[in-house]
Amino acid sequence: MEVKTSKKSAIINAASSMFQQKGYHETKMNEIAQKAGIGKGTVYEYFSSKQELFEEVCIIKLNELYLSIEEIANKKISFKSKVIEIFKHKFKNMNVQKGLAESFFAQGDLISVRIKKAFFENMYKTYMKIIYIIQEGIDERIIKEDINIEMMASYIIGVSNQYLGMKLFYLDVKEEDINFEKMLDSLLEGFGN
Amino acid sequence: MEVKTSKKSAIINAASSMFQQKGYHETKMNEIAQKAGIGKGTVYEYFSSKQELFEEVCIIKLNELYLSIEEIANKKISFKSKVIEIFKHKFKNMNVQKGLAESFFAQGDLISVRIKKAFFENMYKTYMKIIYIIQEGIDERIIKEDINIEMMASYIIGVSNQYLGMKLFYLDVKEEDINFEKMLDSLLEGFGN
Amino acid sequence: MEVKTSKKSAIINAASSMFQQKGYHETKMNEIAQKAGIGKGTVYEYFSSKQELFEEVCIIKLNELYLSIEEIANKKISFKSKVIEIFKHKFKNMNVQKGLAESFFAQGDLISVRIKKAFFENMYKTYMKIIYIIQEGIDERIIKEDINIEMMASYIIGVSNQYLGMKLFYLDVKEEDINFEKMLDSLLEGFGN
Amino acid sequence: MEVKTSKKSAIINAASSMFQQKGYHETKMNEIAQKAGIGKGTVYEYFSSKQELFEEVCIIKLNELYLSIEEIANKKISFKSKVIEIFKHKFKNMNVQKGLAESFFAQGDLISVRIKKAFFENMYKTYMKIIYIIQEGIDERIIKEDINIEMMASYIIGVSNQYLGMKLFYLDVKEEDINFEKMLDSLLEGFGN
DNA sequence: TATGAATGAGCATTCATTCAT
DNA sequence: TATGAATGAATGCTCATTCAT
Repeated sequence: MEVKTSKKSAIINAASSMFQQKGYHETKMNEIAQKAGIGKGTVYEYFSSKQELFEEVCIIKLNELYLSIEEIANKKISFKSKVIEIFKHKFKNMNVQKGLAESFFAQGDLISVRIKKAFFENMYKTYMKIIYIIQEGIDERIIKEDINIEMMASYIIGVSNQYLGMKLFYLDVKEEDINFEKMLDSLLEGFGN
Repeated sequence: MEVKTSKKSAIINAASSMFQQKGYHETKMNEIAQKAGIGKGTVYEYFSSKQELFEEVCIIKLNELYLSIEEIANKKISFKSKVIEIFKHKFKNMNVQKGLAESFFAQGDLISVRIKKAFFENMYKTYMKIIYIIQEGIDERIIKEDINIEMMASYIIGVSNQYLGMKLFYLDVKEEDINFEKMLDSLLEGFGN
Repeated sequence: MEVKTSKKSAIINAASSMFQQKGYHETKMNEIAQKAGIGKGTVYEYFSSKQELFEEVCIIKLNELYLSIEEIANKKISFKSKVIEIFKHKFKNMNVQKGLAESFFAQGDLISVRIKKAFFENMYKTYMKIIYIIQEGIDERIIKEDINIEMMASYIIGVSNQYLGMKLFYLDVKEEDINFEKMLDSLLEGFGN
Repeated sequence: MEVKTSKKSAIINAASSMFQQKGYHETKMNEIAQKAGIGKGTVYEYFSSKQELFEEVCIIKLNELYLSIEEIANKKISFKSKVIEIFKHKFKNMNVQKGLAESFFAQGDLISVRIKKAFFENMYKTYMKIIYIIQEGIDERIIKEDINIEMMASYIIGVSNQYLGMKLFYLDVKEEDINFEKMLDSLLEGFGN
């Protein structure tokens, strides 16, 4: 059984990496097979079509992203540490997100109802976890009680995407050169006088 | 000459709209020509390839997005009004951005050096304009003097992408139901105690 | 317009000949294209799929077969001459029939409702014409009045298929060596004492 | 040895039934194995290829058809009863014949020399038996002495194929509603005045 | 300049066959 | 002997691009 499992995950890993690198359309089934070290036909033993393989990969990656956030939420650490960990996680997984983003932004038939649902659910569950973390921040008296929590959750995700994305993709900055604490503090203290 | 110009822009409009709707690969040259009301061969009189047409469209759209921001920056209105206008503009143009995003996130040969450069330049120029606006905010004593301006610029873009994107794509909220002022105030006052 | 027409009929001719020679599955789309002297893609300008091309060919051939029978029925010649002409026509077109037979006998999805209907209609119309000819035979007092006309029509077709098919496919006999008159006389006089 | 024999015949039965139902190309080795209740690889222990299995099945079916005719020929019954039994047998086995017909009419590489030979031999042997029956008819003074026996044999087969095929495939008539005696009588008495 | 008929490279997918177990 | 996972040759079909008119 290990053999079968390992072959399926070899395909998923290969596909995941290729889709991320080149997107859905530019990735060819035999490239995936080659990368997985198997024959082209074998891919179809495990996935009925390119589309299905793609969906599987998306759903797995989305779930992995969520699970990391959940894990952070469950840690026995302070509110600020959790948000900083989220920032760091976002930075580390920027490329995965980027790969997923293409399919999310693709508006053709590419993005099936099934994937749309997965995106939505992932987004929802992730928001819930971040809201939970913010609640803890309120309990810790770090966060004001009367804020719009949904908005703050959105801001945490938004600034990490934009600020960290810019750092990574345009400025090619390394993790150790980013001041994650300052990122959060700015959100807490605000920019206004 | 007017004829030529109008035919070229008919192609660009058609292509722009199709690429936005269905993405690069799902849009067929055929469809573009039809939508532009011309023959398939004629497209090639104006653009040497699908890729080139796509790049042209991206560059034009990116520039349009920038010009809107520039226009807002040049208005004789307060700092807060400018940021709120930026938010509104982002909300209105979310679909254009979404269309562009697919190509930005696509990492294959699809995104040529030329587009990458255009993305980068647009991002840079837009940042500069927003930084300029923030400077005005500092002058108006709305914004603290010692903030990281680049970070704040990034946050303005990031929160609008995330928060407004969520409102539009997931919650299907209308413009009049969004409290843009509150969005900015949260950024100014911060969420912390 | 002649050009277009001639290209479509070139495809039909090529396809017809190939399907007849090798059957549906053994005939490849690019063989058809090659035989028609055109590119593979061009076939798809005229027919949306192999299946559609096949159906078109079947329907055309079925109709041609019927039209020949109709033509014979309309001639100003005697009953016996008409039946003999039918025999001769059957003999000459044995290969066309044979080609069609494969698809008729194929019981998979190959034979669409559309073709089934065409087969049925052709069969029906052909029977009607033969019954009309037999009626003339009755008027000419060649045929008994009280026979089962439907049965006789069936016999005319059946004996030509079997007897002539045997002559052609197994014994490789030429047309001039077949006694068509005797064929009909046997049917008229009967084999019994 | 019984085990082996039973497995081989399970394959043949499954294959026979599938080929008849869906034709050669639409029948997958997979399906045959499944229907036979064995593994896909096992089929290849008994038959070296799909083509060989198909040929085997054809030959067996052809032989079965012949044996039934032979059995009828050997019965101690009258000429007329024998011919009527042949008609009935043909009617009952129309579907088997139809299945075989597809491969007979297919003219590609599908129909190997080996099958062609089998078809020919079957046809020849069947004709011989029918001729033998007709001889008995002559002896019984039911049939004229000077007829073309080969032609009459051909007619018996031809009318049963056509008339009974029409009854079965187009009109969906049941056996009890067919007047087999009248069929023969028409052949004996003739349709002419 | 404008066209669209013609093209064929390119790709997803199927399935008969093999072979390690 | 029996198996079914693995394979890749083979094929229908698409669509960007060309070019004769």
